[in-house]
Amino acid sequence: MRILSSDVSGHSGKTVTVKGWVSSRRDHGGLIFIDVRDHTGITQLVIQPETPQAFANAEQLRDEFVVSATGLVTKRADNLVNPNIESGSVEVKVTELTILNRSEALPIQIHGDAIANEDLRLKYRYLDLRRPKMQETLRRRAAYYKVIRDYMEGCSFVEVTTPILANSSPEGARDFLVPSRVHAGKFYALPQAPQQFKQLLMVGGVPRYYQIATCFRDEDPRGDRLYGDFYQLDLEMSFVEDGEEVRATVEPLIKQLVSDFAGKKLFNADVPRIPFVEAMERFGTDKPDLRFGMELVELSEELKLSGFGVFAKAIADGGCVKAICAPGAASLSRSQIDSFTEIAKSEGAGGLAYLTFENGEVKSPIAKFLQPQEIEDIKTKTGAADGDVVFFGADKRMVVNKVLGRLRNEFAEHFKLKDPDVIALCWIVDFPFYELDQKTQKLDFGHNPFSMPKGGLEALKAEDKQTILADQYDMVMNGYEICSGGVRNHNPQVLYEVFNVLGYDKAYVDQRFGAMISAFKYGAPPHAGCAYGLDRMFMVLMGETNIREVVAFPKNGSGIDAMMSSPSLVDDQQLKDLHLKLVEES
RNA sequence: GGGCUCGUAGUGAAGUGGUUAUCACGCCUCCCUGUCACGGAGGAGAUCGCCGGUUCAAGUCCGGUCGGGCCCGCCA
Repeated sequence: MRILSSDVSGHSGKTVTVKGWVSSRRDHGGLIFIDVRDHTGITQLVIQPETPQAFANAEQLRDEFVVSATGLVTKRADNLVNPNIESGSVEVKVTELTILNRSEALPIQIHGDAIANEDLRLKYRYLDLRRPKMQETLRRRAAYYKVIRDYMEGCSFVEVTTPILANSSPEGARDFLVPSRVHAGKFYALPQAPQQFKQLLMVGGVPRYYQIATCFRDEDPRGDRLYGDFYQLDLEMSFVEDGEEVRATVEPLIKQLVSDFAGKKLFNADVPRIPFVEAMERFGTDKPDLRFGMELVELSEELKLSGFGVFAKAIADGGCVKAICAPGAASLSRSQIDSFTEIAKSEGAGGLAYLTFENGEVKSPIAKFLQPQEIEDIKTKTGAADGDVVFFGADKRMVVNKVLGRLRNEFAEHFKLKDPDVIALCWIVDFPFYELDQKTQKLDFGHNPFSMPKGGLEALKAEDKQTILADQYDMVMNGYEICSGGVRNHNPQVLYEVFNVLGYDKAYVDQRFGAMISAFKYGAPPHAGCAYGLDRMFMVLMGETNIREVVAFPKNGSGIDAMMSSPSLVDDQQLKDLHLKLVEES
């Protein structure tokens, strides 16, 4: 009977067959031990000269040979038990050993501490996946999907798959285009998200839709962002006019994933809803990590007349002065502070002013410019204690928030304030509908144009368009944006007006979003939904910081699949069939 | 597109401008009946990513280039 490694110890006294890869061979000359590994663990085989055929085969074995071994499961003597492996109390006395396949010497090591570079691991991913940690990840991911599906089905969501061959969308990320053979000169595009399809499902009378959807974006990757394709839990609910209904529907699933699935501690049982503006002011980012404090503190009022020109000028110019207090940062060396200064500069700061509170004294290059009362105010408002350092940002409000937000994160990293066993969730709500493009200084959509402006048609008449809020919400997990959603704009009149504010006429909207706009003319129910980035959320739940660690076959940072060598050239006939010609770039 | 950073036997690492480039794992040969990442003896394996420069002398310094990683831009 063939059994898995994890079952061997339960078959003591029986004859069994185990199959797997040779993990280790210990040849004592007249006695050979083989560690055979399958996805459940390791079993020790013992091969003795009394079984000459098996012994002869065992002598040939090398790492990663594929074997089938039959023998008697035998209890080990007490002093021979190996507590490091699950089957360590027994071993298999082999009577029959078959070499199912051989292996050349490996290009990367599978067991041991020396894990190869990522590019080699990706090139030989099929070997890398044999490592127990990767095996565990794949299985955990399958379990994760099951929890999600069970929950969604339990909430009466219906899974509908939407087309992979879709249309290029004018807004958003770069598309992957697929040339049409039948229709010369025309192209499909791989969907960046099933956004339009799911909204059309609402019009189509599916009240609760969900899908574990493959999404495609041709944008440069990051540590938390895959190149090419990735997976979303996409969902939409009709007859919903309040985003809170969506948030309340999915929140229990995420909490369940945090506690039951990942076994992590939930930082806040009540997931806070934080308006975008508040998040920017308190944390300097719209994806705050709530596991630690160090919130940004406004000091503009206290320092508007400061003798330190940088502060006074920033405020006089319509900017602000804010600070964060880094607990225990007095221990930072000069060069460490310099490297934080570099980070601040990279985010647009002119420099990084700071006050060190140490041994009852204030030490700082700028202390001589500050009045005792100002220092007292800074201490009070930031709550700085002995041993702390207060860092300042003085500039335009946006720059200050960005700089201090980044520093807050860097300090938390440096002082190890990010508890890996804790997951902090929050919803960011009330995003601005329109934002000023920093480069062109022109008004543009803040997030996506399909969400409902809060207050509807009336709100769009606002004098200052930047005050208009979108009924849009993101969920943030430990500083990562894991979900984005909104109450959709299902009213053609409002949709036209949303674009009209930016100067786009009706024809423009009709041309680009024709299917959706005409569908909305035939009784579209109000609807709302959201989409979770499943790869990224899984990464955070697993405590990883590199998203490729949780994906079986990811592309590298250049969008290359090193294992399959894709993308690759195609032959001329294929191009011809697709009515394509390669052009030399000038 | 931009910034930072890394590139040394199959793998992971060490390597003050100065002898024949070091170590561990892996690989090959031999020995070994209780090991468990077995042990012992021996051996092979590197144009130090590539090109150029400085120097009496370059793995080491400089310039360029290619490749990986992180970040910015980008990701409605």
